[in-house]
Amino acid sequence: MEQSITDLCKEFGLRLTGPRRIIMQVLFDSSDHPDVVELHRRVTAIEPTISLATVYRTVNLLREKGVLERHTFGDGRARYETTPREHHDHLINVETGSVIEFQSEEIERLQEEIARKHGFAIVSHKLEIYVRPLKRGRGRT
Amino acid sequence: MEQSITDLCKEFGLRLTGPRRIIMQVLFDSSDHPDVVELHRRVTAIEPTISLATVYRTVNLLREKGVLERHTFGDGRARYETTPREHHDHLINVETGSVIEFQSEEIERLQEEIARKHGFAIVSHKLEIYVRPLKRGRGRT
DNA sequence: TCTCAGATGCGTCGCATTCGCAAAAAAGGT
DNA sequence: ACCTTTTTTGCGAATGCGACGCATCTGAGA
Repeated sequence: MEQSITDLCKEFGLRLTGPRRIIMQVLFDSSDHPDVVELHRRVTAIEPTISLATVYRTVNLLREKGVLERHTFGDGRARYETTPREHHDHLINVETGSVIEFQSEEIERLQEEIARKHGFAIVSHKLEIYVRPLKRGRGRT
Repeated sequence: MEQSITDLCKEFGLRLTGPRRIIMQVLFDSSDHPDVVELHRRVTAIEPTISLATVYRTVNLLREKGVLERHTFGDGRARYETTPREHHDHLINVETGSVIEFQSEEIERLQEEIARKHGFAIVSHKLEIYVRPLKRGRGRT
């Protein structure tokens, strides 16, 4: 993991600095979809002097390089995850805010088809399904 | 149309005020997906004294009531459309920012299936396909 | 070790949106 | 129409997220 951080920086011509190492470490250790403030919390737990601005700059850099993906899940602020090797979309539990990943070849295929029918090629896409548990204690609207 | 605005206000217990009437008029007359500033432009073309805050308050109110839908299409600001009677999703042309609506029963069905498999019921969902025009050797551009 | 482009921290700025408050205006009863 | 009550409005200030400018610091190659 240390090694891959070193390699990534080398590959993209980025300096392997202290803050950057820690931020990347935190990113790669996170399996959820933290926002920048949460990342900053995790980072400053390790090294308290790292500024929020640096976290912003780092996630932007890594996103440009394709290392991270950014999502927005309705709540206005951006959340990040390391780019998965297989594309997936998200189920968002509206009661807890937790995110579940899923894949559907079929939906992907249909999207392609729709875009093509309209004379377009897909650049990217975003499918978010906001859900609530199926239990009997159904909530109000 | 005047009538339906009156009815809507009555139905939701909202006062039918001057600004509100004009803002709703503009909303119902818009077939695109304007953002709040654009709405304010259209509204103040009719009645220049209406403030931006009132437009914000009105769209929020109407969204809570289910009269409007809000979208975010990546660019940071919210855009609105009157709730369509038939649900549709969006193709966003990344080169022009223009939005095309589409429907796919099939995708809807697959989403239901996925949610159910994970033990959830769908509250809402959002599918945005970011596209660019297909280049072709000849024919229209 | 020296050098210097790249990186950082801090403070500030910008944009979209929300809030607080006093004044204005709508619905309801008389 | 007039008063009363409650909602709405306009204004300006405040928020929140994110980006930026700049002086300072630092990693890594010579």
